[in-house]
Amino acid sequence: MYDYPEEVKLLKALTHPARLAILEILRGGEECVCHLEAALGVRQAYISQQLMVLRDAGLLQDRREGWNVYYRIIRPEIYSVLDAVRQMAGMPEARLTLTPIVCTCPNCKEENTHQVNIPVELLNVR
Amino acid sequence: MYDYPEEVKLLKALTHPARLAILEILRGGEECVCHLEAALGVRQAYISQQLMVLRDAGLLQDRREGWNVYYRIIRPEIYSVLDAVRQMAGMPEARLTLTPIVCTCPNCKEENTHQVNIPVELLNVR
DNA sequence: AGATAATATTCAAAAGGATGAATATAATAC
DNA sequence: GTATTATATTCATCCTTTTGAATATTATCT
Repeated sequence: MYDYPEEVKLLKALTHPARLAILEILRGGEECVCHLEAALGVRQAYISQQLMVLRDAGLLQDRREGWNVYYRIIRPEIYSVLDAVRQMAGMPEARLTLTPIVCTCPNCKEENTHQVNIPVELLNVR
Repeated sequence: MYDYPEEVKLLKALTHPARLAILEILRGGEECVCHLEAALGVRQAYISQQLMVLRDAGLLQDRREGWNVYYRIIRPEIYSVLDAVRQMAGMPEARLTLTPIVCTCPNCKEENTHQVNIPVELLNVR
């Protein structure tokens, strides 16, 4: 019996809630780890662990810039898989929070330069 | 963090070599368990175990006819997932043995009525 | 250099999935 | 009824994955 090594390896990397969530966030382009941390609300080390799995599966690549490390998708075809899965799972609407996430990375700081009146805690909620 | 319960459930059902092989065989339409057994060359009980997983995931339905139980796909959308996965995994060619599989079910017996000169053992080989 | 910020890795315990072996069920034939 | 054929289920063991906790690394700032 042929044992589909590549397919299984790929599916294994996908079969995990936090990893699915990370991939969904990265649809919008590269993000730093602290951004993922803010968006998912889980420990940083945990996110790094899941990023490692996705990196080892050849789906992500990282890029260091000063203190921050930015991750991005290098196999965009992954989204045809995820779209097909989402289609089957029902609920085809985007379920990502569209709430602007703010973390400490330079990108976020810059984006929010003109919103200093909004308390940071409120930006992460809901 | 949203935990993608449906997506993970579906992906879990797929992430297994024997189950992928079964789904590939069932692309061609419903088959009895003994057919899958002949095609995959593994124990019957093992196949039943994997069929149970696919059934519990809502992908398959069975139909009894005398001694034999025939399984068929009831969520054909699964193949858009599998096609996308196969695409990413490379090797887009069909890798199924196109060798005619012969088992003891009525379907197979009928198909081979006029081939009595060919020893059955040879039909399963290669 | 030391302090701090962001991220990564290692390790161990717990949970979950895979598999073989044995046995159970269901339908048919005699 | 018993025997036989096809398929299903249960159980125990092994193996892998998940997760938390602690620690390490890398870069920047002073």
